[in-house]
Order: sequence, then C-alpha cells, then structure tokens
Amino acid sequence: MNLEELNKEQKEAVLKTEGPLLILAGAGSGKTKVLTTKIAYLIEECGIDPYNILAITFTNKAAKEMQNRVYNMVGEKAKKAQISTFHSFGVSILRSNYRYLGYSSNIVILDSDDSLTVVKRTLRELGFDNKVYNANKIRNIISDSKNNDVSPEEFAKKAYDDESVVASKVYAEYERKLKINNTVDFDDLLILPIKLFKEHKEVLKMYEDRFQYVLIDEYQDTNEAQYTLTKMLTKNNRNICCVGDIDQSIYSFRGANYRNILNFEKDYKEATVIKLEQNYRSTTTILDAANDVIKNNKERKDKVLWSNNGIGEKISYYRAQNGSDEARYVTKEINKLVDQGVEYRDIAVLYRTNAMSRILEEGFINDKVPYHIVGGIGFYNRKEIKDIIAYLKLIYNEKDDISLLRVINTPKRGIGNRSIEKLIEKSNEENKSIYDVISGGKEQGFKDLIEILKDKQNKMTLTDLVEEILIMTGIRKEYEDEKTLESENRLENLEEFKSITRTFEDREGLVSLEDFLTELSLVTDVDESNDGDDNKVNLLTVHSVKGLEFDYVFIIGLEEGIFPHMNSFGIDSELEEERRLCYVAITRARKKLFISNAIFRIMFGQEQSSEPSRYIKEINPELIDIVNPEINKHNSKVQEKINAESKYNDEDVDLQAGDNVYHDVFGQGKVISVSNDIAKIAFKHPYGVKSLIKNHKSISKI
DNA sequence: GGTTAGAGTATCTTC
DNA sequence: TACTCTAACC
Repeated sequence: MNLEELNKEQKEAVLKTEGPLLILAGAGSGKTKVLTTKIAYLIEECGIDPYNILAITFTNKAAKEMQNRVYNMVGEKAKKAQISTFHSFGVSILRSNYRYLGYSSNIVILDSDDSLTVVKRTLRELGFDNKVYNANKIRNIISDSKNNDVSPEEFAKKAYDDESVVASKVYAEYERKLKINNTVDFDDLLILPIKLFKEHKEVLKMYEDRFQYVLIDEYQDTNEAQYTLTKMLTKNNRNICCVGDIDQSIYSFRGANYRNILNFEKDYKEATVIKLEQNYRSTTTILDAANDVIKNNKERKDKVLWSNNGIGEKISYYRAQNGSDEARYVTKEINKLVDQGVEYRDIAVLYRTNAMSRILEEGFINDKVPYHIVGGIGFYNRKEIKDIIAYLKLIYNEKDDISLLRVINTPKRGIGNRSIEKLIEKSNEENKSIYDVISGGKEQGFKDLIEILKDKQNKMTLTDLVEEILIMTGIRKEYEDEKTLESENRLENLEEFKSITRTFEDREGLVSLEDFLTELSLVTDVDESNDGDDNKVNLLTVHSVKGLEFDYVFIIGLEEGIFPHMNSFGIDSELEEERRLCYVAITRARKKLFISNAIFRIMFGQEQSSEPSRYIKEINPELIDIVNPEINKHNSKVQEKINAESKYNDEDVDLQAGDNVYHDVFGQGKVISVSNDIAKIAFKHPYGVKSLIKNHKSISKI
C-alpha cells in the first residue's frame, strides 16, 4: 500500500494500529485522509476483517464519503465495515436488541420537535400553565438528566425550586409516554445502548468481540453518553483511535464536552498522541487570521497551524449600511469571481443563524445567482410533508401518539378537541396508546382507515403507499379543492416527496418503511449539501459547514450580538465557543476569505444597529483589506452618535454583585456578578438570570 | 366542532 | 417580522 502521499505525522498515525491513539488534528490537516487510509491499511496490510471495524463520523454525509473513499481503496469488502454516526450506530444496536429493553419491533424515532410537543402536551395534561413553565427549558432539563444518567426519581429528590419540581413530574410522565408509544428520542439512541450494555454483559461482550478496532472522528464534539459508549466498547480491546481538535468544538449547547479530548490520556494511560499541524487547505493569510482569533481563547492546547500554500490574497472586509446592502455586496463579489472563471459550487456563504439566509436569498434572486441553502427550515418542516410522514409513522407503529394526534383530524374528519381529550384521558387511565383505546365513534372510522393502510403496507412499494395515503385520507382532494396558490404549492411538495421516496427505492432497491423512516429521522438537511452535481453557491450556517471546505468563503453578519451571539455575552465559556465557531468559519476557506457586517439590520421586525464583531478586531489589520474605508469612517461616526443618543448611560454606572436593581422590562433583580461591561442579574420568575450591558439605560440601581 | 383574530413570543447553533 | 397558540364566537 502506498503511504508516500502522507507526511511524517500522518504516516505515523496510520501505522500505529494497536492501542489507544489520539490524533490532534488542526483544521485542514488531512485527518479524513488519515482515517480512511488507516481503515484501508488495517484491512489490506494487517489482514483485519472489515467486519471488525467501527468508524464513527459526525454526519451521515461524512460517513458516506468515508465509506466511498475506503471502497475506492479496498473495493467491495469496504461495505462490511460499520461506518456511521453515533446515532445511526445506536439505532442499529436498538433494532437488534429491542427485546432486552422492553420495546417491540416498530420503534419510531422522535425528532426534537416531537419531543417538545410531548413536553407541551404533558405540561397541559398535568395541569401546569405552559405560559408559566417554559416547555423548551423543561425539555432541555429532561435531556440533560437523561444524558447524565439521572432518573426521574433521582431528579425529583434533588428538585430545588418550583420549576425543577414541575420538570421532574413532566420528566417521569414524558418517559412513560415514550415507552407506551414504543418511541424513542434522540437521547435514547445513545442512552439505551448504554443501558443495554450495563444490564446485559453478554450483549456488550458480543459487540466488543465484533468491534476490535474503533475509530472516532470529531472527538471534541462527543457528549457524555457518546463518551461512555465509546469507553464501554474499547475498555478491553483498547484499539481506539480518536481524532479531534479542541479549537473546533462548537456543540457544547448540545452537551458536547471537549474535555473528553483533554482526558483521553488519563482514560487510556498508554495512549500515543500525534499532532497534525500542517495545513494543506488554506493560504497563510487565512491561517494567520484564524490563529490570531483563536489564540485569544484560554481553554485550549497550544497549537499553531502552518502551511506551504503561499500568502494568497488579503481578506476583504466590507461594512455595509444594512442587511440588503451586505447581500448586494456578496452577490456583486460572487459575480466578479464567476467572471474570472470561478465555479459557483466553489463558493460558500456562511452565517451564524439560519434566519440570515432570507435576506441573502432576496439578493441572490435579484442578481440571478444560483444558490443552494443547506439545512434551515427546510422541506421536511412543511405542514403537508409532516402530515404525510406522520401517516407513514402511524402505519408503521400505530402506538405513536404524536403522529396520531397530528393527523387524527387532518384533513378534517369532525374529530374535535373534546373527543381527543377523552381519548387521551382514557389512554392515560388504561396505560395504553391512544390508538389502542379507540373504540367506536368517528375515531373508529379513522382507525379503520389506518388498518386498511397497514394492510396495504406490505403489498406495495413505498411510493405507491404514499400515493394511496394521499388518496384514501383525502389529503390530495382537500388541496385540489382549495385551488389557491398555497394549495398548489403543497400539492407540488407532495409530488416532490414522492420523488424522494422513489429515489430512495431506486438507490436501495426495494425498501421497508422502517428503513425509510429511520433515514428520514437521522439524515438531516445538512447531509444533502450539494456535492458539486449542481453548480450553485452554498448558503449554510457555520455549524453545518464543519468538515467542509470551499475555495471562496464569505462570512456575513460579523456583528456584536449576532456573531458573537448576544446570548453568550458575559459568559466566558460561551464567548470562547463563539470564537471557536469563528475559527471554524475562517478555516473553511482555501483561497480567499470575505468578511462583512451591517450597521443596521432588521431583527424582530425592528431596525437595530450594532458594532463590528470583536473577532474582526482580533485579526492583524495587515491581513485585511477594507473595501469601503470612507463609508466605514462615516459610519463609525453615525455609530457613535447612535450609541451616544440612546441606549446607554453617559457615565459608568457603579454596579456590584449584591446590588438591587430595577429593570424597565424585567422588574426587580439582584446583581450576581459584574465582569467588564456585562452584569449578570437575577430577576424574578419567569425571567431568571440575564446577562445585560451594565450601562444600559433600562437598568437603575435601587 | 370549526374558524379566526389577537396576543405573545422568538431568531442561536443540530444529531 | 412571522409563526404558534389560545380564546371567543359562529
């Protein structure tokens, strides 16, 4: 096997096949190449059966790509290796072992929206006002508890205030509901395998025997459960290879803990650590800028990326008048690039929040720039698509209450709130799913309909089944009768959905409802980003661009309040995460980076102004070429004026921890801490602790 | 039981 | 702004 294309460290990482290995791989240092080569090396040179290899990637797309690359190196047998995300891996374990865990075969996976719906419903059923108790927050509490192995009972014991008492009750009921419905949430996909392994050592033994070699990518973004799962599988074999980069840890909001990397050497005492610091992706200008930004983080291992790719062009910085001006700038620059022979597909525009894609879209449509939005509120979030999926889920698992409640009266069948409430009551009393307690009434008609469709399920292809649902439920007729622009659109979307099922069938051969639904729940829009088939500009969030690279990258909205996001103000750990996010964004670019922001931007329907992001100031000015210095100067005067006029007090307000204050919106509060210009203040329920600009006029000492 | 207007709230990121 | 939820009316 030819390892000549690898540098010294990369080669070392490939050759070290036995025992624990940690690869600290900087952005663009060729880690995917190392991982795939390593898998191929294990198979070809060490004679390892691919069946004994487990490789975990961050997205399904990355998994597919890795599988393909290994396929190109070793051929057909690559397919025997298990290459997937943690969540897909969890699903496969569940599907083979559901009996041990007390589930039946047709498990439906809930997405985060579904979980939230269950929480809301549970709050209501338990008689709590969901204006007082924030369902989202409670869902997060439940998720955290599950991930940290805290049971509802344990949580109830530790409950310390009104909210956590309510949360503990909702948590218990939430778990009961999921189980009765034979449904699992995203957390369960990781937690249930752990539970299984703890309770059934023989099953764990089987997986240990199978997965002699375990490789994990993006280790900095593993959460507690993923960490535990990894440790359980590799405790005895010890052939574990983790790849990660602390500077690219950007998923802490989801429970990821980059300290898993820092602790690797403690967990595996005999570990070898290899650093990959040569970057093969970007120009030194881009790398220097990235290094300038990230070196301001305190919590990190020292590392400096370098490259041989030459200095390249300076970074272009444009400070726009407002959002649409910024969009115009982006399209103008894109058109210039395209005139120079650049392909649209080699360009990406990155933003902090999905909401920012809209204004870009307008600009792109105006200037006729072809684009592709990755992720965001996409196709699968449309009502008609959610409805058809709910029908499919219900046909697959009639106990799935969430899907049932979604479609029992869609289209209208005259089953109103009263009847539904009665059904829910009955199902709670009898500890059964809603479907199982239906007997008689209009509901019976609905049940009969589902029974007929269930019967058809095995007798036709997926696409035909979808068509059958559209006809038999009356969904199609409803939209056809409506004859509005909107209903036309919905019909088109439903046709589009059928072409998705058809594509799926063509790709996989004849497929089961189970496979299709699993893919739907786990494969996200991010996995759909265009692979160069379409020559379009990619629009995506900084989070979803992780692992990708483009010749030309635009980072827009580099403003205080957006990037870094205002919710992170005053919280050091979160500001550092925002900075890592910025680092990830910068290091996506190969040839040239464009950064921009806007003085005025419409948010929440109101025009607001903001200053340039602190991260821009951290970059050595010599690396930056300011596109519009005059406007910039003028604008900074405007900016000063805005600042002077309104929101802030002229003099510094002396706020200290312990001070009582009054806020125009949140009322009375107590200062918890003050750092720099940010005061953390605890307000009364339901506001809680807020981080606010200390000198804001809305705050006064009392 | 269905419809609709008004209120309220969120936009932070995702498997 | 735009979406979702609720209450009141039909």
